[in-house]
Amino acid sequence: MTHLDAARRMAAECLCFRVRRATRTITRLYDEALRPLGLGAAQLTLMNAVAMGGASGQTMSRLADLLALDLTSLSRNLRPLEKGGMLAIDRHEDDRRVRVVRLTPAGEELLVAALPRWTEAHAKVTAMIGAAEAESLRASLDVVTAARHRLREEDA
Amino acid sequence: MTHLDAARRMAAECLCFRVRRATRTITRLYDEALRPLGLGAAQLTLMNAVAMGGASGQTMSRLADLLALDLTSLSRNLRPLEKGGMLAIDRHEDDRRVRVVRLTPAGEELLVAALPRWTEAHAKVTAMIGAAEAESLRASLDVVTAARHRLREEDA
DNA sequence: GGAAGAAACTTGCATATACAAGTAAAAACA
DNA sequence: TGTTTTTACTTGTATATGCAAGTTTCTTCC
Repeated sequence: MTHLDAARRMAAECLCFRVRRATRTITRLYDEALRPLGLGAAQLTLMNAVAMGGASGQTMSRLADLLALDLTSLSRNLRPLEKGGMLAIDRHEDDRRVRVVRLTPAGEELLVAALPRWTEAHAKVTAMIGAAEAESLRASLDVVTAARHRLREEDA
Repeated sequence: MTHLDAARRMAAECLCFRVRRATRTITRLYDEALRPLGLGAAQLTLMNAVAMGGASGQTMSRLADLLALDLTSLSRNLRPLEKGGMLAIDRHEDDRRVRVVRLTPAGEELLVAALPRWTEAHAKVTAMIGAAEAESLRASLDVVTAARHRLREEDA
């Protein structure tokens, strides 16, 4: 087994490599579309996850789970949006360990303003790989997330 | 159109969100398997791309293209591996703008040592989502990369 | 009710990623 | 041949990501 054999095998099969590469490609398209808003794809995703909590907001743990994001990463990713006035982070009334994240009115406006840009990026990716492939990709990615949750519950 | 409508739509359909989330999930599994080697998934991927250049090495531009990675990101990602003695970066003899990246003997050894760990992580992901889904995911991700290259060539 | 343990985050540190702007070397061209 | 342009990469700055370790607050169990 030479290092070249190892390299060929990994290059041919590695899912981690492929998903990371595709993420860079796709993220760039979204970033580009969102640039006029001064918002990155990761930030829009985060705001969106916050928005899904509605008026009662989301706890950080819940956001981390929704995004499959480490709590420490989440903690820092919130900062730029908080400083930009898009998010408000308060302590929970009943349990002061918990932080509750909500969109501010400015955040709600930005999310609405982002929708056409998001639609544009989504259409670009769909056109790039074809609608059927986009659907197949979406389904496969959701299987990864579902499997992650299943394993989580088995551990617990 | 309220912000909640926008949020629901993006949460239900966004490919960027999904591919980023899946990348985090999958990368964590690979990182975990590779930890005993002191190597991250991104680093293994990078070493592997370098290895594919064989004895003549790879230029940075070529690596950036293979990995769909910005040249500036690549430039910095090489540093830890270079400092760790796994890579050597030299100027090209005929064109002194170009840098040629090669594995050192230590790098070749590490790559061989990484293969069982990589296999383990690959098996874990495959078991998690099923072999058929893994293959479907791999195929979809490759379509993204192929489409990116197609668009590149159309521009040129 | 006080101590031990658990839960929910934050901070320190390191790598990963990319845009804008800078540098150096080769190629094109006047 | 000398200037201009292009190419290949680096640096400055900012966000993204996660592990280890720390802090605060709640819960549990004597």
